[in-house]
Amino acid sequence: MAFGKGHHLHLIDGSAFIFRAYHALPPLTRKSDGLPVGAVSGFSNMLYRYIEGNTGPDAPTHAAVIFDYSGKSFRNDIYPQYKANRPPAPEDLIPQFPLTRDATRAFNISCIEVEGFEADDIIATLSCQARDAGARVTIISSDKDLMQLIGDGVEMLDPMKNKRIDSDGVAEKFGVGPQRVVDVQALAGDSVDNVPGAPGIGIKTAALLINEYGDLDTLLSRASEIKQPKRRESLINNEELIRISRDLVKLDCDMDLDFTLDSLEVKGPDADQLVEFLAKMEFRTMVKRATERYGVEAPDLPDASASASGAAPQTQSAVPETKPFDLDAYEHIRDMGALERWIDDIYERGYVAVDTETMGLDAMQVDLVGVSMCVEAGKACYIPLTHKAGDDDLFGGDSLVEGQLPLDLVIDTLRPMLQDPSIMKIGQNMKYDAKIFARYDVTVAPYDDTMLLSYALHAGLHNHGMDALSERYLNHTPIPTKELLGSGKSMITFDKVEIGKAVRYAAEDADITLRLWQIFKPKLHAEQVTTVYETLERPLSPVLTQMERNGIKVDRDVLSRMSNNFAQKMAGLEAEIQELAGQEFNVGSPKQLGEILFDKLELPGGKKGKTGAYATGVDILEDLAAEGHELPARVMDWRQLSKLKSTYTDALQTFINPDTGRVHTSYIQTGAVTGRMSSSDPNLQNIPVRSEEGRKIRQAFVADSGKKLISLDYSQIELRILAHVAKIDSLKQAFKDGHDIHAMTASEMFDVPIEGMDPMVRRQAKAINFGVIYGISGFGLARNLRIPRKEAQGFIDRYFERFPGIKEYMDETVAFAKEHKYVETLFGRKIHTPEIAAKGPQAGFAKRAAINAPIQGTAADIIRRAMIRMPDAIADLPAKMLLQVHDELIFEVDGNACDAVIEAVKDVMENAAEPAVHLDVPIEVDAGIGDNWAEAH
DNA sequence: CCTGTCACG
DNA sequence: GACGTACGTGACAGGG
Repeated sequence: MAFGKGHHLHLIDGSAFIFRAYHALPPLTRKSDGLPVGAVSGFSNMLYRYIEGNTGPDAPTHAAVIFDYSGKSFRNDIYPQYKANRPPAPEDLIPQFPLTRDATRAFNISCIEVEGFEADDIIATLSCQARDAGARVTIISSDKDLMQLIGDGVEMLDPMKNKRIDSDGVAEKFGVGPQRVVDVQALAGDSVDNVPGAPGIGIKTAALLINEYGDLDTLLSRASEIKQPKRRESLINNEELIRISRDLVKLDCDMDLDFTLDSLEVKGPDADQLVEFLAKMEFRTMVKRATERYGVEAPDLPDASASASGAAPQTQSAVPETKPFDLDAYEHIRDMGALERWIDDIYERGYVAVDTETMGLDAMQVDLVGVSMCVEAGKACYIPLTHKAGDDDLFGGDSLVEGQLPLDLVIDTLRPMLQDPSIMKIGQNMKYDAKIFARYDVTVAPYDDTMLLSYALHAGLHNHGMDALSERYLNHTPIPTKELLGSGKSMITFDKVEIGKAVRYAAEDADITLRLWQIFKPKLHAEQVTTVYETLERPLSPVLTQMERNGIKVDRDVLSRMSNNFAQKMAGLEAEIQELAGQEFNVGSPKQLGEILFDKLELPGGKKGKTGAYATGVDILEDLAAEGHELPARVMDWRQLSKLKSTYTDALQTFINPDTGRVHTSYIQTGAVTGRMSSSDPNLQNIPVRSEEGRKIRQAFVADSGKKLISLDYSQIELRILAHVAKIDSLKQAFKDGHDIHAMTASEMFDVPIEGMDPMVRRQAKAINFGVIYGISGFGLARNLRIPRKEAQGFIDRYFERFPGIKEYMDETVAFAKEHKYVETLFGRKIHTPEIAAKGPQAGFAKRAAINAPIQGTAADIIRRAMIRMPDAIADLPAKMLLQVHDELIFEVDGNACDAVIEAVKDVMENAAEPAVHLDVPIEVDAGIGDNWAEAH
């Protein structure tokens, strides 16, 4: 029978249940692995009681639990600040959200969430549909926003007070009937959801006004008739805001849903499924209750009495590293039967550690040699695929070794598992493996990465390479790569490794990875960095994978012409320099140069470093050149050209991928402790721009034919963050007014008007502004500005006098670091500062690093958030994201779509901090378009 | 493999 | 009173 008259639909507000469960219960964790499950437990309990309590004639025939989809809803498009002052969900609640969905399904109740919509809208749509079909509806929630739906057979049930609410109940609460609830809410606003409303008007006044004028539109059109001046002004001055508020509180009854009300029919729990879920969560009481109630067999649960009865605690899963490594126990997979058994096992467990072995380190070029997997500590395997004998046959190719499955067959067999959303893949630096697999048409997802886990947990404490992590956390030294492949000229590729050795090495890596995961994953909650890992690290990795695969086109001819040009100029300079020196020597050797300058020519200022060599850095050469010495000036010219040639125009050519004609850098997500990334092979984050000569190198980075490069960069983002975190009103105001921030600083400090300011004065203020971000010192500023140290210190003193908040911020940050041994960004990223308590010169370093890290790190977090949202934002546009340079993103775009892309990207970048963090300063992004990077920047 | 130098934000 | 200092990176050449 189709849904309609005589049916009774229950719509349960799931999110309300979760938060109530979370706050009502003490923090509870799953015994076996420490996963927080308190809210899941409370939620499950509520569902259990709900089901048990709903028997008899009034029982629902149809039911659904509705959840909020995480992230923004369409309301944020209407009003960006909507719900902006909501604090983020508690750290230990976040991992429980998906589990509450699992719980709902385990109870065999429909579980509904829709991206871009709030639970309230889904409830509204379903309740309208059911009402129109002639059925009864009960909304189980205590959220007053849902009261507008009441009437015509729709009621609410407040689960807290167990009280039914009908039209009379609504009138009691809002002073108007359900049809006018939206009008009252639009006027009164809501501080919890950040709905603005009309200032000075609350629910009581709003109801009074609506009752007098009939509805909101009439009220607004006749606002001038209101006698009380305050009310009248508030309504007239905020008409637009009130209308926006109405759009915000009005629920959407016309959503397109891809299921029918029929599908929500109540079927009653499937006992086996329910008990299995409860057992997995280790909810002993509920398992007992459910098994007894439904008469099914209880599954095995980890022994709970062990620690309670005083016996030795079980260490098996809590401390997996205590299980010794046995390299000979690893399995060599040589037939399909074994492979199928492994895949079955993986499906049963729901996760697997994976590692690839390849011909080299360039993931865009090298071929796969084998794959290793691990499902529990000590249980690992290796699937060799293309190991070769090294016995050149007549055709110059090596023959495949025995005991290997065909590569295509293995890939096709693994692909469904590697792509299965229900199987968690675990890797160490999985971006590399994902890139390898991508070349075989496998999109690995979802995945956890032990390197990223360690980074979220331990930034500042140590590096996150697998060997180091294994030593530190597993007390185990892995087989060194050198031992397997050798090094230097005689190094072999992995396909030449004898299979027996390869099994031990490769499977060991997967084993280590799995064990690290078992330690790190639960540690996220303990260290309060789950959100950092889940929102800033894990989702970024696939984005980087795609960017690296995109690559950027580089014009070899442009580079090679520049190289020749540089070579000629350098030869000329070299001759000139040796003429001046009166002898031949290697200009590129700082040691030889120092001897020429200070021993032979006896120039002043020779200082020897700890190695006994003269220092010949650019600052020293500059001093000498300033005194009129020709040779050091020419050496400076030579060095600039040498740098440009060797590092850029020569080296970049070798990175052009022969298959794609493009350069594919590799981003190291864990590259900088602050949260910044680094780029390598080649480093595309340090392509010259400051000097005229060097900037030309950017002309070699070009758009493909018919396309353009566009570059968007954050304008002074670190200074804006400083203004926000240090709460400097004058700086904030200057940014809001769009003033020249360095000129404003100069004006404050030196009491000079901004109009007609001496550029030198502005330059000094700019240097101070940057110095502040770096944890300023008189010496550093003096060196940068080339002024006496006393004078620099005077500037700093004056600066702190004018901006006392900055000094306060710096002192507070250092104090925080000393107390906690870490500092954190606005998004909760922790940067550990173990050196902060040190005595001696390191102390100064640590202090400045601690001051800088939250600022640099917050900026890094913001652009990460933008990058994570970018694939969705440009999904329907002909654009590809290619590069990130700390505060800049570079895209390649079809020529006619540049404006549309800029608009979309700008929007994402400028709002990237929201809704997690709302800055008191505007974030601004500048954009440029060109056929090459020099033009676009 | 380490150091000095220099390219970037 | 002396000492040594801007923050964060990666690549290259020279030299042991």
